[in-house]
Amino acid sequence: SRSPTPMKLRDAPSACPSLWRCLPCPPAELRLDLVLSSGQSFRWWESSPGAWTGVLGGRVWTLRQDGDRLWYTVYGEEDEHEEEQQGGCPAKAAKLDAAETDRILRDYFQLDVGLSALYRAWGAADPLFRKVANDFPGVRVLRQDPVECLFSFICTSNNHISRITAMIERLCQAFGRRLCCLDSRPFHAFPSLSALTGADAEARLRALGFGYRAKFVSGSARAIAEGLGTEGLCQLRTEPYAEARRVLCALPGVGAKVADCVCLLSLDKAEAVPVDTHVWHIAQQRYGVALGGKSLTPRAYQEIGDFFRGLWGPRAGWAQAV
DNA sequence: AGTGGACCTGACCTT
DNA sequence: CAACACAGGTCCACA
Repeated sequence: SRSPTPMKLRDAPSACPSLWRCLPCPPAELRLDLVLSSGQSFRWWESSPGAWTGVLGGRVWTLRQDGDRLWYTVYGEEDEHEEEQQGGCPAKAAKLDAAETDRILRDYFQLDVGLSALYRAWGAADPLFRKVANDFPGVRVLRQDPVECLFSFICTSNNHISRITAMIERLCQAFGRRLCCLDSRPFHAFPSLSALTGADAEARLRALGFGYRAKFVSGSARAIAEGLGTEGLCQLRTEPYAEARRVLCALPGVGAKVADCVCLLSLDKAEAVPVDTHVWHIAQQRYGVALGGKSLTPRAYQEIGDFFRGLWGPRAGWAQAV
């Protein structure tokens, strides 16, 4: 096949407006910079000031916010399925149509959930929230792919953001389908479950610097592949929070905190409150949650979650993200 | 049941 | 400058 002209990163609609589309979206409803850099997803990168490039739904996107509009552009595949002529119009097959990309983005950012009303309710119930909310408007929970979310958060245990990001980048590069090159930088999809079930997966992950998490990632991939499957994992979206949590916690490397992250960020469990060491300290110092232990015991974990659910209500996880 | 250690790694901050 | 503690936890082995 012919060698395609190298694609370039796009940073703003002005240069080539026909490649961009936009959705109505005021800053009070979404602050792209806060949401994409807050550690919910590790796959977005500020490619130029105000422009965020990343992989979503098997495509590479650049997003930019300008006033009340959310602008986006989607990059084509490296090989736009040149051989694939069966099944009708090639142009249609090669390119997602506008309605579809709009839908993907609206779904990912859950734009049908009105954030300003939620902020008002949380603020009314909690003066401390009001204070923080002032400086951090437009922070909402992403609706991520369950497989990506699960394996990403397995990598977060006892780890820090900079290393997590680098690990996941290497994971995608080594196990994920290559999508395209932008400014000669390759972009890869997040690996499918089956890509992680190989016999040598653990060793390869070790070589990529995953440490003891290599066993967790490959072990969880195996367990899901032999159990509920990718479909079953996704179907946890329709199960109750407690059930989803129970299933996730049975996987190696998945404890209460990681399970809650996956529940909140990919399985539609808005009441899930992931309690990390930071949240634990906040709960004690700022909210005076009285808990005996010097460490975050399972009981303390449960009580802190219950406390915030009591304070903020059924979307406590969303409030926590702020 | 509930608690203390070990666990991979490496950018970053104190000694 | 090198050692070090530390970082968005989890698992396992013992009271």
